[in-house]
Amino acid sequence: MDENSKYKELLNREGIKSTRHRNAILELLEESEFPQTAEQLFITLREKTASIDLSTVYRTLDTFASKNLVIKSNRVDDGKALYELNHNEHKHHLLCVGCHKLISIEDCPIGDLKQTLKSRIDFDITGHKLEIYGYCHDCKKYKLPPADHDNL
Amino acid sequence: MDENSKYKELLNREGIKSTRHRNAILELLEESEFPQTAEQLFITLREKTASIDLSTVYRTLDTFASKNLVIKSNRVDDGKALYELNHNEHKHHLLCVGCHKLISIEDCPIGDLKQTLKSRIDFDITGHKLEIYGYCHDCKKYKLPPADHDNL
DNA sequence: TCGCCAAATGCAACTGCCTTGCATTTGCAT
DNA sequence: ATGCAAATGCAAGGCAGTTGCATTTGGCGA
Repeated sequence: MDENSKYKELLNREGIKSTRHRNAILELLEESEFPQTAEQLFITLREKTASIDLSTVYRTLDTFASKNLVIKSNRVDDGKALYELNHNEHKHHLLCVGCHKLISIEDCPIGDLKQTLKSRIDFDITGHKLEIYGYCHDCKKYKLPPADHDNL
Repeated sequence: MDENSKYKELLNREGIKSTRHRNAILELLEESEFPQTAEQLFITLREKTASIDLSTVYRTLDTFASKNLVIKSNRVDDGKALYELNHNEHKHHLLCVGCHKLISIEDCPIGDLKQTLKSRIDFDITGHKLEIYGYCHDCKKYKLPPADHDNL
């Protein structure tokens, strides 16, 4: 019990027990560059560590989400739940509709809008989610008609 | 058969038959200010017109989506599918996390980013989706901790 | 106007993602 | 070490959405 206690403090701070599975899930999320589905995490966990039940994965992720350790969202194209570690940083992604690659960007165009909306219609923004679709460098040459999520 | 043929031309143009249900669904979508779930549409259709099966609603909406007559998306908080008429206009919404009210806005902050990304990382944006959360005027006074979808 | 046929629909069963109930196991405070 | 609440496994269940198939219907050609 040494690897396992890697996140012990963190978990104790949130008032929840440090367990083998919770540690493994946190570790996996830390290694993940992008939000993962519960299924993806489940499969990887089964491969690399001892057995775990899918319901445990869901329950653990929900627990983490309720403690704000992870951010839960829903994939825009199929609605599947996605989980990622909450780094308290702000980031958006570009999704290539050709190859489904994700590209992280630091840009965030919401800043100005925040003030505008506050003064114009008295709305306090607390968060937002931006999904950008398009074609990456490699896929531009094969350019197929896009899935048409929205018009620009 | 007069009301029913309201969208006949439109449907024929897309190479699909004009039917009672398809007309009813198009009419309903036209009356809707915001994206609707299939369930919401189904219930309203059952109330106001003759019986229709839920599978027909889904099939019809999918057909319309494949013809680009409607835009299908997934609600960010619960992943349910949402359908709206494709007006070929561009619009975003503010979602109040207090009362779940939607407020339409014309603002779109993506314009500048489009050029930036094209030149900087050779990515061609074809579409995007922006969800903004916060508190509306009425809910600010009761301000509860937000559902925490993202950090701003 | 009639009859035909592919397309559309209703119905019921089914799938996939996720949740829940309950019995068992495990972390951890004492 | 030990006891208890929290965590987990397992199996069943729930809900959104899909599919197979028999029946009905729109619309075209005769």
